[in-house]
This record gives sequence, C-alpha cells and structure tokens, in this order.
Amino acid sequence: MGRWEPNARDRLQRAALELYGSRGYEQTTVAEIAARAGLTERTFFRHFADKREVLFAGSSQLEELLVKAVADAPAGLTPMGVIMNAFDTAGEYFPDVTYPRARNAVITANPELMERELRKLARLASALAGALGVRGVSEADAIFAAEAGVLAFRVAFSRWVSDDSDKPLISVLRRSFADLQNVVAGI
Amino acid sequence: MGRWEPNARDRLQRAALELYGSRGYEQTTVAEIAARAGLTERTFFRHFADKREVLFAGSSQLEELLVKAVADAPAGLTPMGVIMNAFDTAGEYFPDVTYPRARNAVITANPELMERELRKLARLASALAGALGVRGVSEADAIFAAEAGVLAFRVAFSRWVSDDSDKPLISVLRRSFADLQNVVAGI
DNA sequence: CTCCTGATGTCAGTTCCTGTCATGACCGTA
DNA sequence: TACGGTCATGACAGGAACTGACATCAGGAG
Repeated sequence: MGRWEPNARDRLQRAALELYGSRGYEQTTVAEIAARAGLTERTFFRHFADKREVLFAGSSQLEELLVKAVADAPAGLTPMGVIMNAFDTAGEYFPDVTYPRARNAVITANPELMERELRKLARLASALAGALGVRGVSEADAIFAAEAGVLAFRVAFSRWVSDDSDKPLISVLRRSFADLQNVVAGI
Repeated sequence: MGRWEPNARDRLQRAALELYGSRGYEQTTVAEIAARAGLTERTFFRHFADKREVLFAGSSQLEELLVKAVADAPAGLTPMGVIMNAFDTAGEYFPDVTYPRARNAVITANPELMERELRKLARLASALAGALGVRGVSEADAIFAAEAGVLAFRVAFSRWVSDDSDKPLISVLRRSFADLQNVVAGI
C-alpha cells in the first residue's frame, strides 16, 4: 500500500487540527497544512474533498457502528429503545475526552465547520432511520426516533466535552435521553 | 433609499433561484446571476455574504416571528406547549406552497445548500431556546424543547412541500408534533 | 531488469470572495 | 440653478479554494 512516507492521510489530519486550533480555521491555508505534513496542496485534495472534510474523517466509522448496533438490536424493542440502545454502544467509541474536546473547540469556533458537523449528523440520522426501516419501523416513526436520538446525542456530546468532571459519555447520554423524553412528553 | 433600478436585492434573489433551479447550483456562477439581474458580481457580494446566502434571506424574519410568539405565549404552558403554540403561528407565515416548494427543491438537490439550511435551523433553535430561557425555563429543557420543535417543523415542512393534497401547513405541523411525541415517549 | 501500478508533484485554469478606489445618481441646501 | 454630500454600484487587482491534465517516481510482479 503505502510507499513514500506512510500515513500521509493521518499526517494531514494532525497538521490541520493543530493549525486550525492555533491559528484559526480561516487563517489557515490548505498549502500550509500540506507543507506541515510534508506534502503539496494538490495531494491534500486527493485525500479530502475540501478544507473542512479533513476534520470529519471518523464520522463514517461512527455511522457504521451505530447502524450495525441498530441492525443487531434485540427484537421487541420500541424504535426509541433501539436508538437509545445503539447510542449506548457509541459511548464506548469515545473512551477519552481530550481529542474530541480539542476537535470540538475548533469546530464550534467556526460557522463553516459547524455547518459540516450538522450535515454529518443529518446524514447519521438518515442512516439510522434507514436501519430502523429495515427492522419494519414505519418511515415516520423511524425518522423521528433517529432524529431525536441524534439530538440527544448532540446535546450529550456537547455537555460531555465542556464538563470538567470527566464523567463517561454514556452516563451523560442516558441523562440526555431522559431529559428529552421528559420535555417532549409535556403538553 | 433606492436610486438606479430599484429592488436590486430582489432581482438577485429571483435570478439566483431561477438559475439554480434550471441549471443547478454548482453549474451557476455568481457572475451569471448578477448579469441576469443587470448587476455585477461585486454588487452581488455586497447584498449577500456568499453564493448560498441569497436563498436564505427570509429566514431571519421567520426567526423573529417565532421568537416573538414564544415571548408572547400565555403563561402556564409547558415549554413544549409554548413551542408548539409558536409554530402554529408559523403556519400562517407560509400561505402558499409554490414558492417554498421551488426553493426546497433547489436546496435539497445540493449538499452545500442543505448545510446552510441546517445552519439556519440550528440558529433558529438556539434563538427559540433563548426565548424560552427568558420565560424562566431551565437551559436544558429550553434546548430540548426548541430543538424538538425545530425537528417537528423540519419534518412537517418536508411533508408539506412534497405532498400534492395542498393541506395547510398547520395541520401537517400538528400531526408532526403528535408523531414526535408518540415516538419519543416509547421506551 | 523491465513493466506496471499507484501515490505524489507540477502547472494552468476557474470560481468564490475581498479590498480599494472611481463613478454617477439622488438629495438637501443655498 | 448650482453645488456638495451620500451611497449604491462599477472597475480592477488579488488571494485562496478547488480541479483537470500530465509528469514523475517508488516498489512489487514477472
């Protein structure tokens, strides 16, 4: 596989996160990222579709993990139960808070990066709804359960990275789902 | 106010929607939009921050309307009740489906435009959560109620523009909120 | 050793977007 | 009427994001 210096993709991701974090996203050029990784601008765009995508390489892995968890969930659960069960497994996908925290700080600091984050989460919700559909859940229920799950996850993630107490993500997630259910239930 | 040919901003919006719709967003250049409106590229960027923003001029109006509805809601309602009440008034903001339908077709056809749409909805949710906070709702409850409301609205809007029966938006909205509540309630 | 494959480099070009200065229409005032 | 101020627009230059086309170069297969 890799000839030349290996792990070009990883080096680009690392260089981008460092530069976005120190200098800011807008003040960083793709040429600078590539140079720091010992590569050229053209090679950057062979690995990542655009300047934002370099921060979102792992999102498809998370999506696959969650979709698989939905598919493998035990029978007899409600749609929302399946989703909550799936996000429990996502808690293990984020063992340490330091890297997600650094990445989150960069993303929340820039509207363009937030846009991309929201797009990835929308794609995740769509994939989860599809996986629920395979289980026989109606399209409407699947969409709402998946979107509600992503909403709870998004809030939980935000709480998790901005909290100093180093609680595990899974406990924050459970609390988040409970809060959502309570609020939505209130007429 | 307006010297020269008036309504430059409107002309730009119209030209953009037409070209995005016929030729596609990516195949349309800003210079072409400006030329169709009888203006120059530079003037386009004086009216709109970027090539996407030209489709989202009305979103701040909707936000103001909904925030005001939250602020003016009767006392004694639950957070979710306040939000549902506010979105009822939004139904009147969209009397006719034809323009929203054309706009929606353009947006859903392009990922970059979808990103901007999601950002606008996230901003709307944040504003609504803030308005709930002013009413004394806790931050957690405010965020979940606002985000859940925007979720129900998003699904309702999507159903509304893709439905041929020309049901009024408000009835689709109520159905959407009810579906969301039912699904989220299920453990 | 030679051929082939695939990752990278080089270069030209388009488009988005911005800064800067010039222009010209409208308005108020004398 | 004349004149100056204001402000939307035009004209121009330039940076940076991205893309297509072609060259190059390391290593593996034969």
